[in-house]
Amino acid sequence: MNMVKKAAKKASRKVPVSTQPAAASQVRHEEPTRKHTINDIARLANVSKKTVSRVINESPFVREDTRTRIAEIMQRVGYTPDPQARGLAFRRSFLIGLIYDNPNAPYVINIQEGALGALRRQGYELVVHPCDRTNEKFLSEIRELISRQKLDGVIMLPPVSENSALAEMLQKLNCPYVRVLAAPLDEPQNLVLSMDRQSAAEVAEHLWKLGHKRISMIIGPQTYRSSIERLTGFSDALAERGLTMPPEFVVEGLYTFESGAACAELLLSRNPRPTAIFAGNDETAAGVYRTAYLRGLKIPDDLTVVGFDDSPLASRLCPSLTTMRQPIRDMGRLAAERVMAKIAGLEGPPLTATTFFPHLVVRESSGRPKT
Amino acid sequence: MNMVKKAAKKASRKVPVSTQPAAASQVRHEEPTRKHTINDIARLANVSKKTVSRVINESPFVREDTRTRIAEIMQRVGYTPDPQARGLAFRRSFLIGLIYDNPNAPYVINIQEGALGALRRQGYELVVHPCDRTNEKFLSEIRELISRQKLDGVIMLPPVSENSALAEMLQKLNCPYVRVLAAPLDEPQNLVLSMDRQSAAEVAEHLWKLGHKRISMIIGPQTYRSSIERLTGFSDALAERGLTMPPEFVVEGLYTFESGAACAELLLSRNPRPTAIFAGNDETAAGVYRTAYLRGLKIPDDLTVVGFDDSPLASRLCPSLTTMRQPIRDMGRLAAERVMAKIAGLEGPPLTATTFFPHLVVRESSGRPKT
DNA sequence: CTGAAAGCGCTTACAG
DNA sequence: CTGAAAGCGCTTACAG
Repeated sequence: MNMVKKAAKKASRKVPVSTQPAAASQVRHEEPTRKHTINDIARLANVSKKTVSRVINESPFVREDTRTRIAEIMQRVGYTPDPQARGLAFRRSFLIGLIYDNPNAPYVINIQEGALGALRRQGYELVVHPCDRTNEKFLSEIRELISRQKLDGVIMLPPVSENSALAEMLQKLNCPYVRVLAAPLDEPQNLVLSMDRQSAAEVAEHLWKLGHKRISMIIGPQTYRSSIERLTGFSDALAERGLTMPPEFVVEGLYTFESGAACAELLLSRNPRPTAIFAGNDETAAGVYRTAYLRGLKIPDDLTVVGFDDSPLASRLCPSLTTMRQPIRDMGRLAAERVMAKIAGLEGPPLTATTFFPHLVVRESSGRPKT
Repeated sequence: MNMVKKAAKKASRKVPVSTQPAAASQVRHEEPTRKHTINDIARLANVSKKTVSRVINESPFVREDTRTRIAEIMQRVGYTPDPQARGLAFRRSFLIGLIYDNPNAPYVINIQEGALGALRRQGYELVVHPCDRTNEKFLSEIRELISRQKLDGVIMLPPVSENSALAEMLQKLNCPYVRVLAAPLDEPQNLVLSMDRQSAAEVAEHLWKLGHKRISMIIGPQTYRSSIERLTGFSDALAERGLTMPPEFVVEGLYTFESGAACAELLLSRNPRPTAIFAGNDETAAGVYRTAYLRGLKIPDDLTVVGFDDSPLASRLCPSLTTMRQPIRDMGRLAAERVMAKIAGLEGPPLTATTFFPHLVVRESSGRPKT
C-alpha cells in the first residue's frame, strides 16, 4: 500500500489533476479516512507546497486568485494542517496551559470553558494543569510541562497566579502568560483583573443601606491578595459611610466551608454580636450558615450573610445567599484572547479591568437588622 | 549561532566526548534553555540516534550496559523526547480528550484530576472538550478535534457517554475510547461502570431501616441511563423489603436544582405525603430542600432526604445531606488507565465494576418517620 | 508572486 | 545488538 501511494504521489504532479481519479473506488476503499496533507493540496492545486503553506499562514505574497483557488480546494476536501507538523517546524504546539489550584470547581470549569471558546477558534487547545503550591516540585513540574509540551502560553488562576516565583520562571522561560488576579501585581498586559476591591465596596454599600451597624467580615488567608483587596475595599467603603469594624469583628479564615463555620463561631459569640457578616466567598458563607443553623439563629432575621463568587452553591442554600457575581466565563475568554495576542506578538489594545461588570446579586440572606 | 551549532554537531562525533566542553561558559551563555535532542544524546553516548530511540521506546534489542549508559546520560542532562516529533513520526499525539457535558462541575474536575494523575506518568496530557449534544455540529466538532489533534484516545463522561452515535463514530474513526457509564452499554473493556443500581439499592435499604413506608423518588431524565438504573435499583430493593412506591410517588426531573424544587412541590402536595424522598442526585436534593424550606417543612423531622454523588454541596446544605459517595477520582484514574491500555494494545485484565466501593454517607437529613 | 532544498526531532523499514 | 537512509507534515531561509 505504501509503495502504491508513493508512486501515485510522484506521478501525480505530471498528470492532469482529476477530482475523481480512475481508481477512485479502490482508493476510497483502501484509505477511507486517510487525512489529506499539504502535498495533496499542492498537487490538486498544481502549485508547490510552499504556496499552500503561504495560504495556510495567510501570507500576503500569494496572488489573490491563487489564494482563493487553494483555499477552495482545502475547504472542499476538508483539509486542516497537522498541528504537530506545524508545531515541529514552528517550534510551537498550539497548546495553552491552564494552571490552577483553586478548589472552587465551578470557577475553574467556567474559566476553562470561557477560555476554550476563544482558543478553539484560533486552532489552540487547552491543557489543564492542577497544581499544589505546597509541593516542593510544583515549579519544576510546570517547567517540565511547558518544555515537554512546548506550551505556547499559559493562563494562571488565583491563588497560584499570585505566585511571583512562578511568574518569574515563566518570564525566564520566555513563555507568554496571563494571570487572573485580584490586584495589579504585574504589567497590565499580563493580567486579567477581577476588581475585588470595588466589588467588596458594593457589599459594604448594600449592608449600609440595609441599616446595619455591627458589621463583621471573614477574610481569606492574608497571603492571598484577594483577601486583602476585599478587606480593603470593604472597610474603606464602610469608613466612607461613617462605619468602622472593630478588630474583633474581622477574622481570618481559609476561604473554606470549615473555616467559615469556625470563624462564624467566633464572631457569633461576641457580645453584642454582629448583625451582618460579609464572608470572604460563598464557601465561607456556607460555613456561616452552618454555624447559624447549629446555634438556632435565623438568616436573615438574626443575621444577614453576604458571600462572594455567586457559585452555584449561593442559590442552593436556604435561604439563598446574597453574593457578588463575577463574570467568570468572560474572564476566561479574555485571558485566552490575551495569551493568544501575546503569542501573536500584538499586545492589543490595553484592556482595562472595567471590561468587567461584577455585580451584587441580592437574595434572601439580606435583611434589615432587628437589634 | 545556527552555523556554530551545526558545526559543533558534525564535528562532535569524531571527537572524544567531554562533559564540559572547552567553550562551556560560552555555550551556557548562548543557549541557556535550549533543549537537548536525540542527536545530542546520541553524540554524548557515542551511539546512533536510533539506539537512543530504542532506549526511549524500551526496545529489548539494546545491550544492557548500553541501555544503562544512555539512560544515565538522558537523566543527567534532563532529556525528554519531544512529544511533537515523536507524535509526527508515530502518527500519534500523546493527547487524550475528555469529552463531557455534565453540568456538575466538581464531578468533572475530579474525574479530570484523577485521569491526569494517571496520564501524566505515561507522558500523556489531557485536552478538555465540553460539548452540547443538542447542537447539530456536536458530532462533527468532536471528529474534527480528534483528527486535527490526532487524539490518541478519548474519555467520555455521562450523560454524553451514553450517546451511541458518538461511540459508533469513534469506532469508525478507530479511536480508542472509554465511556464512564451507569450501565454496561458497551463491551466491558470500553467502560468504567458506576454501579448506580447497587448504590440506589443501598439507599432503599437505608430508608427501610429507618422505618419509612411512604417513600418517593425523583428520577433524572428517562433518557439518561443513570435515571433508569437508580430507579430500578431503588424500587427493586424496596420491593424486596415489601415496600412499593405508588406511581404518583415517582416523578421525573432533570437532575437540576430547579427541577428538584418543582418535583418536590408535586410530591409534597400529595396527601398523605411521603416521609422520605430519594432525590436523583445532590442538585435535585437541594431543590427538595428549597421547597421544604418554602413550605416550612423541617428536614429530617418532617421529611428525610437522600441525594446522590456526595458533591461538595451535600455537606454544605443545612441540615447536611445523606448521599451516595462515588469514588469519582478513582473512576477518572481508571478511565485513564484503560484508554492507555487500549492504546498500548494490551486490553489488560478485565476489570469489573467491583473495583469501586460507592458507599452511603449518612448525615443530618436522615431521620425516622414521625407519621 | 512562486519554488527547490534543507530542517524541525523523532520514527520505521531495511541492512548488517 | 547497532546504524544509515528515508520519511512523518509542515516550515524557514534562500533563490529566482
